[in-house]
Amino acid sequence: MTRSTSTWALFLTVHSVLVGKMESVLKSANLPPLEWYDVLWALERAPGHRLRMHELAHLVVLSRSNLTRLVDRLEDAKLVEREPSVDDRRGAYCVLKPAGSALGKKMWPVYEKCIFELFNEHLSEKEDAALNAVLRRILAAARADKE
Amino acid sequence: MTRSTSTWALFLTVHSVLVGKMESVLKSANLPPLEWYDVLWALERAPGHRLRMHELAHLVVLSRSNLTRLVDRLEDAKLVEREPSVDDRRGAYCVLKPAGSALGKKMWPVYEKCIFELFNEHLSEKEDAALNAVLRRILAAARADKE
DNA sequence: TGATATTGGTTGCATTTGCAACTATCATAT
DNA sequence: ATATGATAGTTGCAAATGCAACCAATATCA
Repeated sequence: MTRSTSTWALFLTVHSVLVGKMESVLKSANLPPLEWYDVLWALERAPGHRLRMHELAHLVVLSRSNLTRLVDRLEDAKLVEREPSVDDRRGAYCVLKPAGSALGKKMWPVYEKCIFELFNEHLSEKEDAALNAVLRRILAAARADKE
Repeated sequence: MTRSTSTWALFLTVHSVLVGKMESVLKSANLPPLEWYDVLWALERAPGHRLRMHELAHLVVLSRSNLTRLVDRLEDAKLVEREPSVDDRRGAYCVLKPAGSALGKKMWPVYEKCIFELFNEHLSEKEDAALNAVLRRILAAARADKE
């Protein structure tokens, strides 16, 4: 709890504070929350702008049931569409609609500005690279560990 | 959105995955969630094992109203107690009870093990120090910015 | 083939959250 | 003193979450 874990505590605090600020910036720009962007962006990158629900859940790190509701909301907002899968009739695809793509593009500059001002601006190139490497390693280990 | 922000994305993912894992370890050890620990630990360190509600809220990075409910639950669980402030009659102290202190001590080894296995173990001394410095800088900047 | 276990996804319910509104006290300044 | 504004904390209500239960559909394997 002395030095050995204080970095973790700091990590948690930085996360809360930064995410909190970003959410409030998005909100005051009349834009939806961060996780909407995550989904839109994941779909934007995906081949055919479509992903199976469980792939999407994994990418945005959300529980299945949570993703179900989130996609419900996105579908209500006409940003995405569910499409039953033909090869596996249990499954469904979540596919990005043009309006969803447009919203993503509208959110991005605002979000990017936040990321820059709150995060990147305070890192040198070297530090960014080092941090990236460390986080990658941590994530890989966590996911290797009986996911 | 290429390399320049991918570290931030990684940061978010690492946070979700690690916190998710830690919560599930705590749960399967029949222990309460992380934020309970945060509060108990903040009070443990505080002079007289007591803090004003708003100080506590700031330390654990929670909105006021959220902290109110969280303290409600902790009080129900007999872990803390509210005590009206004499010098400022609007305010209240949250004070740690022995049972709360005991629970904190019981949670700590479990939590510490998680932190070590998921986080610290994958960092060299140097990297930990560097990360610590970077996070500190980011947090300071975020808090300076019209808190 | 038929029994059993897995996987994909949704749903019900209880808990938690976020926000705005509200009460009460304190601070400041005429 | 009195109005004005800020601060401390709580509460009501709508929305989001976590979890376990649930319904398929698919895999596995005797």
